[in-house]
Amino acid sequence: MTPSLPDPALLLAWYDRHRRVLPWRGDDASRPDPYRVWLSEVMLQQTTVAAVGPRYTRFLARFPDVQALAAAGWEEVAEEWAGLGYYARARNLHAGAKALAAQGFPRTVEGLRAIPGIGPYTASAVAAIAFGQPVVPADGNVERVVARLMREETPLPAAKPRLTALAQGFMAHAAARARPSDFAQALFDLGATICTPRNPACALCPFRDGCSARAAGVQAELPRKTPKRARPTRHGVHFLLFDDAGAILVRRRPPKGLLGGMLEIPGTPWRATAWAAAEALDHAPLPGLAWLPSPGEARHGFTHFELRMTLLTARLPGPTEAPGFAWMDPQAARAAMPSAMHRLLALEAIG
DNA sequence: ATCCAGGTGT
DNA sequence: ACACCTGGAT
Repeated sequence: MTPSLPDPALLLAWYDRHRRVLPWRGDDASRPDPYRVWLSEVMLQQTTVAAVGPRYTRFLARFPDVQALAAAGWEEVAEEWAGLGYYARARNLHAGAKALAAQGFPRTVEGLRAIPGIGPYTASAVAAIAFGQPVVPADGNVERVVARLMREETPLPAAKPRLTALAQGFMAHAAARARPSDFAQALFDLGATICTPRNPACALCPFRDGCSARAAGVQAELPRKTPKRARPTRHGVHFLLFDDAGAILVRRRPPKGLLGGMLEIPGTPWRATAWAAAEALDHAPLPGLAWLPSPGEARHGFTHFELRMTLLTARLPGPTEAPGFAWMDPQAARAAMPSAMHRLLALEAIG
């Protein structure tokens, strides 16, 4: 006997009492601004609510609407996104703003789906939250809630299409269709505060009596996931070069791929084997300098490999041309760099 | 120190 | 199927 979804009215009643106050949520019944919903959803794809809060506010202050973001240069957007990770999203956000500024905000899932960086989830989230369309956006939280309610034992990601379709089943109920925006956000709040990955607070859950996983006592084990492969290690040597005025030499990475479009400290390629000193020096930004090693190693975990970096530092006696590179104030450079480079620069403070 | 979550593009 | 980053939990 397959379980059925519980009554969405139970969740909406809970939401009306317990909804979280968040910077991107209006405090009245007015329809949220689509730009703000879109921006918050893209940031929340990769970052916790707590971390997004101040960054969202800062981003919105600098780029208050689609037109402002579309008119900005990539360097400004990169600086504002630095440290948030998954930089393809910043590139897509910028490209998306240009498309939206030209054509306006589509109101449907299909129209939104055509905007760069808007996939199935974000299209549904914006359509439901900003435009009140009767769709249920299925992010990781919603997948977890539905996997438990319906006791879906198939591991993710194989179960994802089924869980997405099951979640949409809530819209068969009139209570959910009456409030798609609130319903979507109610599912997010439930997943974030009650139906958590570990130790779900079932006693407080508005769906506690309709949850198939809880009835079977397996709620903490769902959703199951296929195990991931081990991450290999890669090695790099980086070159921190100061000029006589205290500026440092930086380079912008190629526009696509790992840390695409972001500033970095110049270095060797990142490869599986460690670098011998002489071999690494072939990749120094300028030849013939006296490079001083910092003690220790900076580690940074990417999705599919762990990076171990060492740092060499040198100082130039005067201004020097370095084609393909730029000189920057160290503080400004740091602010515009991804976290991997912060780890690297921390070695110099010690050395 | 180690583990883990999390949407989109290709 | 795999590339893509970071911060929070343990």
